[in-house]
Amino acid sequence: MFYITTAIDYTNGAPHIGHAYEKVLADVLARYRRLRGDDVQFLTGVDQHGQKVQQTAERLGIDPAEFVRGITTKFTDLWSTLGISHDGWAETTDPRHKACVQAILQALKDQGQLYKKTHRGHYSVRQEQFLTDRDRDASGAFGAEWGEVVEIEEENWYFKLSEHTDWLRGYLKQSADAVLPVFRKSELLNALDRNPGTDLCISRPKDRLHWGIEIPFDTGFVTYVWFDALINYVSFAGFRAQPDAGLPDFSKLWTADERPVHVIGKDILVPAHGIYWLCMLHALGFGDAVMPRLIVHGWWNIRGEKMSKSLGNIIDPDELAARFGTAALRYYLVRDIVTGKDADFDAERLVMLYNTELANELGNLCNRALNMSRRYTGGVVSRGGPFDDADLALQSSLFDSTAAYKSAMDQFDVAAALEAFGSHVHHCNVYAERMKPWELAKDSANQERLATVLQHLVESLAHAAVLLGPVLPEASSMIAEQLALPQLTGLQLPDLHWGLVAEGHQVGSPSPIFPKILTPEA
RNA sequence: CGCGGGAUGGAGCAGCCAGGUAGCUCGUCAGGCUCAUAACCUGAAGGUCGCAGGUUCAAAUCCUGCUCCCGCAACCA
Repeated sequence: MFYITTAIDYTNGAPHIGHAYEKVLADVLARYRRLRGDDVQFLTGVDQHGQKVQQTAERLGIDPAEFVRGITTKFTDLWSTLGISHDGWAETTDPRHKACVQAILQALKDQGQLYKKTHRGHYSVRQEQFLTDRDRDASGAFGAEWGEVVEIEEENWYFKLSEHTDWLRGYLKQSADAVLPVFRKSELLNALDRNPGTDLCISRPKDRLHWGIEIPFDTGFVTYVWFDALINYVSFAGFRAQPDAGLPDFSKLWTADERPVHVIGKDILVPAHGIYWLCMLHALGFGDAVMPRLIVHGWWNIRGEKMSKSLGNIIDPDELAARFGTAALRYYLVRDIVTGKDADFDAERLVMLYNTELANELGNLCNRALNMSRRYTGGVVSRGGPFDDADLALQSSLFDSTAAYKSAMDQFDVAAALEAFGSHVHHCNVYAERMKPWELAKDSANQERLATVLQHLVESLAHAAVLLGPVLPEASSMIAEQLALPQLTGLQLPDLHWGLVAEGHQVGSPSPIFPKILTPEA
């Protein structure tokens, strides 16, 4: 079983392009693994608890539960628009999650992994948070933005993180695939080495934060983000769940055989996932062999700048989908960025990549191949005569590009996979130019040869429809339909072989699958 | 001496971990084709891979130093 998750999004504001990217990336990987023939469990969801949500809801004068329901709908609507094919949905307010969190807290308490301690520090009454030296301004004082700052002390629960960091360091050093890309691992190791082992505060007194999960053995407190949000990866995987909870069978899903994959952004690797989460799992008795793998993706920047509310340069994925279509958006989000690196978001590039690679190269290939088949052979596909060198070269191009696609996808490099895919599409267009079926059609003596050429194009398109599935499921179905081979969408990688299109098969008629995006003259 | 990333033809990027004639997309110029969504194909111009050293038969790729740009700075309880 291939278990893949994304970070769960915080329901304090509307989704932006970064949220969309992460889900599309995970979705493409999940769909690819299904295509490979694997059993897949794909989990995504929302993190609904916490101070910010509590504050925003209070400001709006509504119940936090109601507030998060509204934001949650924005996310679920967007995932539906974008065709995200998650099998599981995580909401931290789900009672099943709450039960799991409390069971884990209790278990760790019983093992002596949690303790209570008093902390004294500067506290901003307005912001309702403790301040650190980093919050001081240049003169060393706490600025006016914090309002009244008082020194108070507060009791809280702590997790003995420091007891696990030596293990973590060793685990990271010996594991080749704990963190991808590799440079992120060294960043993580540096962060570990740089800091003396300290423990992790995991609670908030209820008078400060009530919108969370109660600590089961000390009801004056709720658990803070780490022991709430991070646990979604196991709680919604059925960890310590009741058999009738409607959750997956954890033992099948979380295995050493195929370790879970967490797709996360670079901002939450250190410390949340790379340190806290792995140590939490270790404390719960998870061994090295079942530690999740972390796929750390980069960010979409806007003209070289970080996307942020203060800069007012937030990109709204709903708007993009409405303007350019979901196919163009999904394609762009995984095509124009190398998994792990940052990229610059540029709507012009989105249009350019869609128009050239999808509309012109693939869409047009589809159109010309089907059109010629209809015109010259009545739409009937036939193997024709013997294969010549050009035919064999096309077949090996298909074989090679499929292999390259697979290998790139296996390494989570969707952009490279699409490049490999595109190389065969290009080969087909070149083949069509060289073979000139429109010339062959002028003389009936070439009937056999003409059939062979068109068959190669149609067969290639059948493969293309299958390979395109993970990235553009709808376009994949449309190609299959126009080929009059709807069963293609049910095929898996092992089913791919030369001869998907049966001798004598009758193809359907073409119609543009990727209508060109026309942009108004700048 | 905080950490990490980046600097590659006009633009945007890949390659670097596992050294061996510098690759992709767009753009530009010229040509071809006409089945097709004014799509497709071919050819050309354009880079001594940030700078300076070093290792090597050989460096964009490894090592050292430097410059500039970006992000982060876990204990925020």
